Amino acid sequence: MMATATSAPVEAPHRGRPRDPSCDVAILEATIELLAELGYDRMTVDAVAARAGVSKPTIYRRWPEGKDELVSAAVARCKEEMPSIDTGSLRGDLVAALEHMIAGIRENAQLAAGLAQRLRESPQLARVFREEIAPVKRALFKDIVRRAVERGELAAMPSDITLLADLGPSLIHTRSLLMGEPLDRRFVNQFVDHVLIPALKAVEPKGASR
Amino acid sequence: MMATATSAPVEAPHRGRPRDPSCDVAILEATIELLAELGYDRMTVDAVAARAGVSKPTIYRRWPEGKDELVSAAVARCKEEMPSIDTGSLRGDLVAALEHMIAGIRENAQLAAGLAQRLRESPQLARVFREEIAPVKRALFKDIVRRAVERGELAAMPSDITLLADLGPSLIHTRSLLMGEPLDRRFVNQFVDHVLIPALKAVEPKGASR
DNA sequence: AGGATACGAAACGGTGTGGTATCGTAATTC
DNA sequence: GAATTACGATACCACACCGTTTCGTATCCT
Repeated sequence: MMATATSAPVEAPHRGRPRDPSCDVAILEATIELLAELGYDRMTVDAVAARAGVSKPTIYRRWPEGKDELVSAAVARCKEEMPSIDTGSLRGDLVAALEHMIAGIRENAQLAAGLAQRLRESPQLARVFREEIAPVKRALFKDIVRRAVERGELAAMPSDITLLADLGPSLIHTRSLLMGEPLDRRFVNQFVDHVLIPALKAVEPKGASR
Repeated sequence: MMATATSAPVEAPHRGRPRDPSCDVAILEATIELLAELGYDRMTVDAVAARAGVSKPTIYRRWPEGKDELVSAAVARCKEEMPSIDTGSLRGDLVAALEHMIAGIRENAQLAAGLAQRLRESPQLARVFREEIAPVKRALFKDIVRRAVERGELAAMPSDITLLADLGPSLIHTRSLLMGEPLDRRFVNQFVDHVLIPALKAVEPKGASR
């Protein structure tokens, strides 16, 4: 059991010509690209083969289960590494983190769009998304806030830090996906100054409440 | 020109047997249902016909342009009416509005998921979403804030009210769509108390900034 | 060297889908 | 009553896709 899509395809025997590892990465990268461009349903295995410069049997030799496993493997390969952000101030860190996310949103947003309905149907894919992709951004945000607390910029860590961490990615996804609204510097500034920082500073308000 | 998908199908001549209007609504409702269940690509015209209790030519007689126009017409029919919310307090209104949205999210989230990638490819569909669906929620939020200002609960309308209005729907969509996280009362309370209200009260901070 | 395996190219079968056409029947106008 | 149009049922065509097979060649282990 538990033979779900790891990044390693079906293992090859130890005799005869070994598999070309460059084929693996070419296939998975082509899969991600086409997934983002066309979505799950409109992505065809033939197109993946063509773009990867690989023949179709080469793909099915590695993922005999077919399209589903191929897509899961490709998505699992997408864990983006967490960038190290440290500008010295809370506001600077938040702005930098958001701009970093916006810079990389083009592909990721389209990817999410192409996979959105599949997430409801494939628990395996949902697990990959939930356990591999989402925690990275949350960890980055937590780190920024933690350092701000250590510097004394904030009184304490909010108890619902996860909710706050989701705000940015959530807004960015929605704006770039559903409605085609701009993700410019003005948006980042407004969001940081009028939403994130007020929410963060609202923890244990020392002044009068209400 | 400008003959884009209105809710009225192709007009019938005035002689002979008139079209059955009940067929129109049956077709559009079946389209919405299947769209939410399967997404754009996996939804077939045959399935729509079957669920609507209608034959396929009956569909193509109304939307000769095919699937695209049919989907656009079905989505355009989905303007939800704005509920009238007035609990007397800002916090009560916000909680009520969010819970109303969460209650209706099941179908809408799946619908959005099924259409997400199509929104990038069909400007017509994107327009419907941007001009018919989104403004409703924003107007509701603006109304709530406006009344809070009139009651004196808030100092002034925030300048970036649209950004704030998008926060809730955005979070709800993301949580129910990408990651399967709970949308319970605890979530609503945390969001309202620790994000929305602090952001709203941060307008024109009279105390010390920074 | 020899056996075993991977590779590319190409073709194939089966299935599902979009969209059209045919035919007989029902409903409405002139 | 006659012409006209909508409706259901069914069949149909063309196409695209998935997954498999075949074949000749290239590459590696023993």
